[in-house]
Amino acid sequence: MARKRESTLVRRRQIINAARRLIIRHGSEHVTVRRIAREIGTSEGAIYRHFRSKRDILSLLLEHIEEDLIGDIERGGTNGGATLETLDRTVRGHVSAIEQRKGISFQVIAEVVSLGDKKLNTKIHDALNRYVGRIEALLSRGVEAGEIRDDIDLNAAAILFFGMTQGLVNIWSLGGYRFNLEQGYAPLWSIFRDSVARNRC
Amino acid sequence: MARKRESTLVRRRQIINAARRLIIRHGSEHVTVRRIAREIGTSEGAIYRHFRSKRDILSLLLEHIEEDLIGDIERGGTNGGATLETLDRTVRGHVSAIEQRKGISFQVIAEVVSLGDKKLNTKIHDALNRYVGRIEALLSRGVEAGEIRDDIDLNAAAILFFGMTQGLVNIWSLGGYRFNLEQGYAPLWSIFRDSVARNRC
DNA sequence: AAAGTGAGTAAGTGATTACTTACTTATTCA
DNA sequence: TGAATAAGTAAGTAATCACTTACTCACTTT
Repeated sequence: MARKRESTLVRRRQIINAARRLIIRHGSEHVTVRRIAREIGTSEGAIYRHFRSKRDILSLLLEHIEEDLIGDIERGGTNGGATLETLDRTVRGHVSAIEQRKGISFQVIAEVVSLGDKKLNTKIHDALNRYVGRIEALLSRGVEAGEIRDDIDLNAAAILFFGMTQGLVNIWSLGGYRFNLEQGYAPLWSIFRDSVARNRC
Repeated sequence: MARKRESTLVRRRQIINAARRLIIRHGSEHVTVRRIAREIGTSEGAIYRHFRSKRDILSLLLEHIEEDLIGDIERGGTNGGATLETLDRTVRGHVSAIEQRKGISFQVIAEVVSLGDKKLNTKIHDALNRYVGRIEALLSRGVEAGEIRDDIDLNAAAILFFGMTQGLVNIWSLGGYRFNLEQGYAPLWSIFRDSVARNRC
């Protein structure tokens, strides 16, 4: 007997959110179509009413995660100039959002990479480049505001920022989320902040 | 008909090297016992003469990778004091070794994490902490030599270094190794170096 | 020379995978 | 009202997974 119908859009969201939760809980190797179906209380076949393949599910999930990451950064940044203080605030908000999501974004990226699917890999590569690009743009506004050094390679600084964040989140999640991410992040951020800030001498 | 016999030690090394290669080529999801056997031209059952389980294979592989990473750092560091110049040289050697290994170390770590095996996860966590600890020790010698700031959180700096390296390697491998890692690393390193160096003002 | 052993093989095991098929039900709308 | 359709189900499919079994061979030891 068929249950009450659910709209396609809602279902698609439920499905990728289930995939997201499963990746966090068990790692990508354990994300199966059957488990996704169980997670939202439906059958395997029903999943295929909403997605053509498992790859399509992960592909949409990646898009949502990119929106999350970039959304964090855009939210904090006032469209005007970026002083070091607004940069501080943006990054704090970003890390806090990552902590609330339990590092989901970076984990999912790592997990999806491990599937070895070429199309998904280039999709991640592009998304990562856009993310780094946004950070670079943020720093660039800081340069215009005169609060960030203009003799620094902004792309390198943005990649450094990305790596710093991803690295700490990795250690944090590997260790079972046992320390407070924001607190653990503070000393890293202060080193980074000092290295790009203009008024150092 | 049984082939000519191979010694256990040699076989174990062949097996983990095959696993390493397969992870690089296809991602961890595609590392199967059958594929490992094919890779070294033997049968699936033969693998189980040398390892009790697939997990044991990956576990030994992780040990070798930790040796690689820490070996890089120990090699460069003269047992005496560490000036910024010796630090430069050590890091350059480290990155060059990573490049020659095609980023294998960081990739394998990410892939094995994605398996979601708890025992392997804590093993990686411990190995990563030891690696970061070695970097911290290296920086600490720089402080003693008076070339690195003594008002800096060395653990944070070490984690920052790890994240920076891992992040760039990830982007590098996701993009299909299309740029020169050492060259891409230089501007990141110069930002990091400046931020921990003493003579900044 | 006989017995033992370590490394190998081929052919399984049941479990699980992504995905399909044939069919049913609930809702919408002409 | 009744046909069309979107969303669901149960039960399949062939392929693949880690791992096992029964057996063979080459070599060493006694």
